[in-house]
Amino acid sequence: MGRRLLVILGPTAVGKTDYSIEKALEYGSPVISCDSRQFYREMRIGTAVPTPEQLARVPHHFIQTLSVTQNYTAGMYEADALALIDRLFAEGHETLVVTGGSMLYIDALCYGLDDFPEVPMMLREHLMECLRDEGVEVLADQLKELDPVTYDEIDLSNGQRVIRALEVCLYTGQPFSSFKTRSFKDRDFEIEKVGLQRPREELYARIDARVLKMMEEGLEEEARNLLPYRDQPALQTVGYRELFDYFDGKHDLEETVRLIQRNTRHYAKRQLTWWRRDPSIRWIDATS
RNA sequence: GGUGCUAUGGCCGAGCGGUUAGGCACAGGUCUGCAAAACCUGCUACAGCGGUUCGAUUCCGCUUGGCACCU
Repeated sequence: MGRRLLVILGPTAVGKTDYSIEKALEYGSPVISCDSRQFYREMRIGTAVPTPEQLARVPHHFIQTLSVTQNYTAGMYEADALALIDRLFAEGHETLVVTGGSMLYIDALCYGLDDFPEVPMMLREHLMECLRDEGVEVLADQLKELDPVTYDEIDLSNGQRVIRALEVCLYTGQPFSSFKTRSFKDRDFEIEKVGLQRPREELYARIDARVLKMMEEGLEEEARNLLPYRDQPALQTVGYRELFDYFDGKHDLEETVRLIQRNTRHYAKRQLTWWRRDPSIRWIDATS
């Protein structure tokens, strides 16, 4: 018997939730979510978490399990998801349904991340200060010293990337690049990826409509309650950031909604760009 | 019918006799622990036709469209 992971992916608002529930029912599987923002229980409306009715139809994992105050990463997800999957297979499931739109998290689960040592938060914070005070160039120069390979590879104007590489170099005393094996990890199950697709125009129309719906459901209130946590990584999320700006008086509500819609469209586009290079995805029309 | 103003890329919007305004929107891309993040690239237009000029999007004329006012 072949153990199989059915990974349902697709851009935001394409219709993954309903489709994945149908598939889960078909295979008697729970839905294993792979959505880096639906983890957080305080972010219900803005992340389009499945409704109570949907959640009642099939058990879901990794939905609303964390608080925005908690730190969570793709690496932790890889470990947690694999542990769960192993357990479920051991219980006798043959096909498990995974669904979500978080590209890096999906890849972490399917292909695995290399084993980087955990770097203390303090170090990263220090580097972020340097970035802010002195600019990327200074950090990039430092990286050139410690890890010329990575220096040549990454986008040096991307501060986040430079910091990531640098923090590993500084903490371990070894080049960041030395940890990268570039090899896929073996998984003891088959992986089948299905991508849900819609015409771009239709997808964008759905996004625009969903943002309006979120506003009706009280996204503004939800965001207001999270204002104290606005600096948390979890809150660096489309919908919340624009509302935080609105609370700051940066623009009016109409403009805020427009920006949320636009930034959500941008996000969807980035998702599509990411998956375009993955030949293992079988794309199907979400409208059918 | 007359007079005046105006006409810039998908949209908004500066500008000048001789390198690309800019913004928005859109498109393409990068990606190994903040990833709904962060970052990169593309999108050269000046209504049409003449004229002046070494050279016109920028000056002049006419035509066409828009706006305003007048009779």
